[in-house]
Amino acid sequence: MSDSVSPPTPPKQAKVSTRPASRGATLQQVADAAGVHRSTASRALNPETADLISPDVVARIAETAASLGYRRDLIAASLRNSRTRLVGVLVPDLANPVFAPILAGVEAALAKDHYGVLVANAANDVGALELVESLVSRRAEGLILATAHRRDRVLARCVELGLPTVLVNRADPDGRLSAVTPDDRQGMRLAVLHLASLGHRRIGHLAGPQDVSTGALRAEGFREAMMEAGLEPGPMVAAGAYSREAGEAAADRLLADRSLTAIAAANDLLALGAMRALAARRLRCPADVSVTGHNDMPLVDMVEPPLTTIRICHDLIGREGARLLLERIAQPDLPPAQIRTAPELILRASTAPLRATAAVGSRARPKGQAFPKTE
Amino acid sequence: MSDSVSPPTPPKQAKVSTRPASRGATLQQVADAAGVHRSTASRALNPETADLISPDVVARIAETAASLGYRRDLIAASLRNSRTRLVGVLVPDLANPVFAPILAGVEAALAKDHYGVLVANAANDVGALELVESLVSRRAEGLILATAHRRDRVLARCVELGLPTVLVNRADPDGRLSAVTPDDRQGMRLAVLHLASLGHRRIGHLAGPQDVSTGALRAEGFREAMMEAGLEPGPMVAAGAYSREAGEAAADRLLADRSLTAIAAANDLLALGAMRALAARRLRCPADVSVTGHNDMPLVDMVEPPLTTIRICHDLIGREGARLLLERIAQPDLPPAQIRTAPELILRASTAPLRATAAVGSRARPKGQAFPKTE
DNA sequence: CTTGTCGGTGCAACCGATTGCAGAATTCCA
DNA sequence: TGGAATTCTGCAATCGGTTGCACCGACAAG
Repeated sequence: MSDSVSPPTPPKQAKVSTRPASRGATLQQVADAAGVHRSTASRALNPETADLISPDVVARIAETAASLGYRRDLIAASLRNSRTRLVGVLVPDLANPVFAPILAGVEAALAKDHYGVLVANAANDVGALELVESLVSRRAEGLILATAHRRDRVLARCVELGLPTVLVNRADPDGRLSAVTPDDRQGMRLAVLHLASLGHRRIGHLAGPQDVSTGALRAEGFREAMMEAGLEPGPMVAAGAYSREAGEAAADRLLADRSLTAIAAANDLLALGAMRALAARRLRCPADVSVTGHNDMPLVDMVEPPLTTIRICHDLIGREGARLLLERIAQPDLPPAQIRTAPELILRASTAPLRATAAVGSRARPKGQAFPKTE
Repeated sequence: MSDSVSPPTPPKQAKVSTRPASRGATLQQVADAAGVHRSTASRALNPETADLISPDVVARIAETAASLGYRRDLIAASLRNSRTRLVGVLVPDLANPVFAPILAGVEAALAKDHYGVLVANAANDVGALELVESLVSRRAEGLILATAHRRDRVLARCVELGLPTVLVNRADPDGRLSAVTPDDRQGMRLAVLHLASLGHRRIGHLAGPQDVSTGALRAEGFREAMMEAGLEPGPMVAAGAYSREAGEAAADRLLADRSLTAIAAANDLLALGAMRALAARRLRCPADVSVTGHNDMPLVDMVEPPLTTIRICHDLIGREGARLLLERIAQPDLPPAQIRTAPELILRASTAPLRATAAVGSRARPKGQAFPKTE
């Protein structure tokens, strides 16, 4: 009868067993067993300070520690010197496949320096604020935010706290915080120039939510690239969210302009939604309308037709973000840095040359309305 | 080059700024400001003990705390009472889209109880062991493992440590630990019976790695379901990994048996690989060979043909795993529990009725070898 | 033989909150 | 009015390492 507890099982919830499970020996115990003071043991066991202690003593202590199964208690250590080696990662939607590789990159980069990663799913804005507070409570040394809405109380709070913070995938409109983002303008430029080079002239933009930086920047990139290509910027419709459903709805509005022969979507899911909208209108992709996506999500090479898209190396973004953050933690006074990762055009089968005979020609012009204004 | 990187950049690594950034007030400061002892402040600020203190004092302290921006230091609190409210989640491959929803489920369930989630990516077995140690160092109260190979030193270590641990997505062969898994046998049964109901009789199994429980159980499920359907179990080939490439290679071997009219894959990626292998052999899916997957990964409804598969609610698995873990943390002596989540057949277009005239009939029988033995 | 240096250890004060116990203040009951 | 029962609050130990400083012995230089 090691413990008498149990039978009553009080309020079903709390009441953790009293003994702390099999926690190994404490430093004091190791020190006692080795016949030294615990401060000596502490120094001996820390590689950075081990050279202060004579080698034989270090060896003896190390041995004792091993035989006792000693494990440094990071909680206690963190309390004393404020280094928790913990960073928080805030993500708006963990289930979104974009964030998995980012998280993986972050984790990989941080693990090298023995940092721990505390993830939190920030469904909404206020939730995110609370999460930030809780991370601060845990003394996270820094934050990686994948959640930045354009004007964001979370960002404000982070700068207010002076907490080293790095944005990934989305930029800080005010430039107060470091960020690692795909080069959104350039990505959209690649897509538009590709479509233009295929002969398309009436290109529509299926934009993302305009209150997040990717949505806004890609829209800008679209306009600029159209100018660069000497084309009149086509209609633009912003989807309410980065989802297939929102994409389908927005694409449907876009397609009210029957002159379009290509759609550059701000995101793969939107592009897939657009394909649905096309199918619903009995339009073929790419025969009637070419479609480009953005992100190169897993599996978009397996859809029909395989999606031409802009690849963004999310893994790299996460990794770079982590690197930036570690720099900022080490030197908090470093000015914010912006890193853009280069996008890459991935050619697949959802885009095709404009067929002079087909597309516009073969399809009845909408009655009357020549250039339906959208956006 | 918006950042100058700062000339000196000492040893690139350490040298943390001395001041602890803008950490809020300490409990002592709040107490002083409110004119009470810090123990009183502590009790007043803790909902559980606030009723020990007279209401007016509680109010005064709460007010003072708010105005000083006090935030409880969980590190210090954890040191004193051993509750860190932290659990570790070990994942073999964060970038794998299966784990994102699991993680999301875990996070959601734990966040409700104000638990933090420490994620770690355990690329290999030894790495995983180290990660476990580091999580213990951080005093994680429990572990969720998505990584269990069949015989696993990590599992052994967890039971040895007496650390509350729950497996998700994979079971413990020895049943020492709680686990939440999809009902793999049943899932494969659904797939096989579906194929059988379409008239298929020669069905091959594109199995997963046999050293993980999903791979083994689904293979068993396949055999059993074939028996149940009154069919002679077809050839089985195990892929070396759950990847499209491995799936393609294994499927290619499977297809050496030209009599097959259907393939039940242990995983969606394997199924997609199989589709490639079919395409390479100029076989049509589903006209010539039906294919089923497993998992219902995102986007497999958009591939061509849309994949008929078995849906597994990974979100739920994560959620249940977290629930189980919290129970085990609260009552460490609870016996291990096994939960199976029900799979669901998702009908799409990669399976079709066996055409009496087509398939087998239309294709030349392989020279001589009637039933090539594989696996 | 004295003083200075230096390598190696021990001492003790932290870090910031929690909590058993005791004491003070107040109330209650006789 | 005395004594007991309540309340409320303060005291101080504690969690487990870390680290500035002091101390001690030994050895070198003067």
